[in-house]
Amino acid sequence: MSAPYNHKAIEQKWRSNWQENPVNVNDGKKPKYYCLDMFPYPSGNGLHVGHWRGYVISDVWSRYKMLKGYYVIHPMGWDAFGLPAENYAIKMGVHPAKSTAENVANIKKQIGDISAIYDWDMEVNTTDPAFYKWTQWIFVKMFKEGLAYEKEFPINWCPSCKTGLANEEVVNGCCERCGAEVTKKNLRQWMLKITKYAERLLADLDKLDWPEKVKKMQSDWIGKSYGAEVDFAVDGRDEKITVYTTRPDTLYGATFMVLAPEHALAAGLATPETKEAVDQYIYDASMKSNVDRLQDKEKTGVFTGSYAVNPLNQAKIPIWLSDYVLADYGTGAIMCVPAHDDRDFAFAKKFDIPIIQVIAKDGKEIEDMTEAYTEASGIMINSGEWNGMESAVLKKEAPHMMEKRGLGKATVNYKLRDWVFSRQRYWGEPIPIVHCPKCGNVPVPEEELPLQLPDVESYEPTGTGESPLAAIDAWVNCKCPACGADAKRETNTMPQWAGSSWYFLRYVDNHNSEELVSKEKAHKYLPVDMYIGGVEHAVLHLLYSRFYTKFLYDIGAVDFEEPFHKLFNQGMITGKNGIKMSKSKGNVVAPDDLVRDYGCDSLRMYELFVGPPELDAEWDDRGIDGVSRFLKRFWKLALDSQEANVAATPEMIKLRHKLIYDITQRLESFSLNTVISGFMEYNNKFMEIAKKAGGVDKETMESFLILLAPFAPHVAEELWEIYGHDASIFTSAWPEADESAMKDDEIEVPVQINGKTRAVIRIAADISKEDAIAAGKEAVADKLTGNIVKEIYVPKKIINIVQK
RNA sequence: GCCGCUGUGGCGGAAUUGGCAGACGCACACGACUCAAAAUCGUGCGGGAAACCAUAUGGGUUCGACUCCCAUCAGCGGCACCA
Repeated sequence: MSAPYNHKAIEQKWRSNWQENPVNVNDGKKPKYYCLDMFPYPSGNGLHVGHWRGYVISDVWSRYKMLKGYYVIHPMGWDAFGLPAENYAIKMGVHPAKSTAENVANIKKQIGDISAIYDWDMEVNTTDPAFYKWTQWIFVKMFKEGLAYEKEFPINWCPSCKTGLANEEVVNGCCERCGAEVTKKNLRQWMLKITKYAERLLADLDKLDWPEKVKKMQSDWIGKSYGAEVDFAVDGRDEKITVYTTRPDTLYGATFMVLAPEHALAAGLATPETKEAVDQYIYDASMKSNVDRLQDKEKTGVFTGSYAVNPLNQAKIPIWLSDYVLADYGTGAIMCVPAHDDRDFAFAKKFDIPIIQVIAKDGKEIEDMTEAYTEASGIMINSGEWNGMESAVLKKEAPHMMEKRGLGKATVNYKLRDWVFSRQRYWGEPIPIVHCPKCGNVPVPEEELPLQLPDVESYEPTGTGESPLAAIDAWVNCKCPACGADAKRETNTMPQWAGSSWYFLRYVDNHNSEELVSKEKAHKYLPVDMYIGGVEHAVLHLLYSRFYTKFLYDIGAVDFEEPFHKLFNQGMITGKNGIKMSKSKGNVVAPDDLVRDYGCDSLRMYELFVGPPELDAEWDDRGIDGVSRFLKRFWKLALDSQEANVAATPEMIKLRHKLIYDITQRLESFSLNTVISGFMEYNNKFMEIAKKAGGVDKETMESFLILLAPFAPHVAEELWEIYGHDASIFTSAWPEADESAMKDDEIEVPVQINGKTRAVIRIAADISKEDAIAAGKEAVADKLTGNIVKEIYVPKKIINIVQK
């Protein structure tokens, strides 16, 4: 008689057992494998089944690597500074330090239900002064290297979160966090010069084993383009205006020029007649929000009254101002070729500016142009000495030709902008800078770090552009570290991304008070081999982390340039009809009840069984019955087999090796959903065998247990013990399939006539082509007309007879 | 508008990468056990009476197409005046 599967008892038993005797230990001999989860921010809502999925995937992978002989670094921590934590605290009316600590405790307990092999000795928390000391230290280093600088300009401002935002945090003109429409606000800001790393961030994408989608998003975001800067003289003045263009081949077709309203020369180009209109336009543009500017596709503009001179043919072209030209890209000024650019075309049509075609389309000049011809392909026309050249060739050569003649130069531009790094909020790392009237900006000396975030009563954002810290005189007023004069502290804090940009380096040396991470440990345990998390951070956290790592490499703090070798993005778990789980929609499925009713092992397996791990999946509670039934049947098979104690038959041995082969293959290709269905399928086959033989041999069952262990660790461990082992199943080695033992002597092969299956025959696996076809023909003899055109035998796959 | 991904039974999905489409599950139906129900076990389960027809739609390549090519449609995601 076998005892029924009782998930509660065995899960409780092994959870405490593993706590006392950790299964993942560093013996100093095993190679390391670093498998990392994107660490969560401690939300008050707790975990739902969607969070589980990512953690289960990473734990299965970690346990698999463990069984493959690695010491697996699998840590967990808390991204606890920043807007989500602070907004939650404000809503609940408690201090963020308090609510954050509570939420961490709660989520940590929930994560415990997963029974993952997290090494809690490595835990980090971005709000811990011992941690953010190093977040601040990095900032000071960047400041000293000239990568952190102050600038006043109209930044993205979220009126609801009452803080400035980075470009990456603005999605469709709205705040990435709260969805409020982002406006502009002129503010003094700390910036990080991420643009200095644009080229390396782009080039090194090639080295990464990341989803193509994410690499593409990053390279699009960095947005490299090749072109030329061309100097245009202003007619009748000494000034010149430099424009940036990616289409220098069309230079003869330029019929006007447009400057961004914010361009330094914009106002000065006005004549007495146009001054009023020009000033008005510049003012209006400055008042427009990003959203207005984006939504209004209808072109607006004003003529300055001045003309620019085309350096090639000395043609005078009018200079306009328009807000479709961005001030902070290229030179903030463009030459406009309406014949070959959609935007210029729309502008020219609206303001009745001439259009000159300079590339023949299909070998012709178009009579009445109704749209721009934007392809760089065709023969040059109306272009002086360039006539007759191929546009694509000229596009590449023109910048160098201009350079030789001193009219311009070849340039490269990036869409990537510097990173707006200060936040006018309380809950973040204070920026460790002192403003001294004599010395200017002076960093807090490294030995005085961390600069602690002061405890305050009122931490709500002010909305004035000042941080709440600005109200604490005792904190703000200080002495200059350089000269000792009265000075004031910087009161802005860092964005949430500051801590998360480097936290993964800290896990392996989280108690080090002398260094961010020791050189020795960094070399030994870093970087991350596998990083698992959602795709939503493609151009945020994942870009910032790469930037930080490259910087730390440059100053010699680490000896690698890329933080994450392999990246896996798991799909989102949604509610019915693909609707994102959220409290407000009321469609959140919490794991707690499912763990109670079905057990951790069942939920772990179901999280994987719902679908391919990289795709989104709609959650349906009912499906969990399937994996639960599987575990019960497997449990019974294992116990029955132990009791029956049968000797291995050739059939069992063959099936065992096929099982090992299939599961390993699917696991290696990260097809985790089919690993689960594979378990079920093989379990069904073994149950059939057991019906006749009374059970399955010990070696086969033990192999099955090891394969199952990463997925259903408690069941596997308990049965392993019942099978008489003292040591944990996780000290075993992953079984190897012997392919020669998998071979079938006889195989089933379909016989087709004209590609349609008419019969299935059993033949010897090593049969000759002639014999196979003969056997096939015999099986479908009644359907053959005798008019055979072709006979095909693909060994072990198919026989196809083609007849007329 | 541009770029990318996806489209297979009532549902989630599988198909060794061009070789028997629908594995494995869910749901459902019937049967066994039970006084009964649950649980469990067994059988069936794309459509069609059949020939056959079926992998979003239309074409193509091939002995053979869910898989490759061309066009179209639908859904999701990214970017969006970056000159």
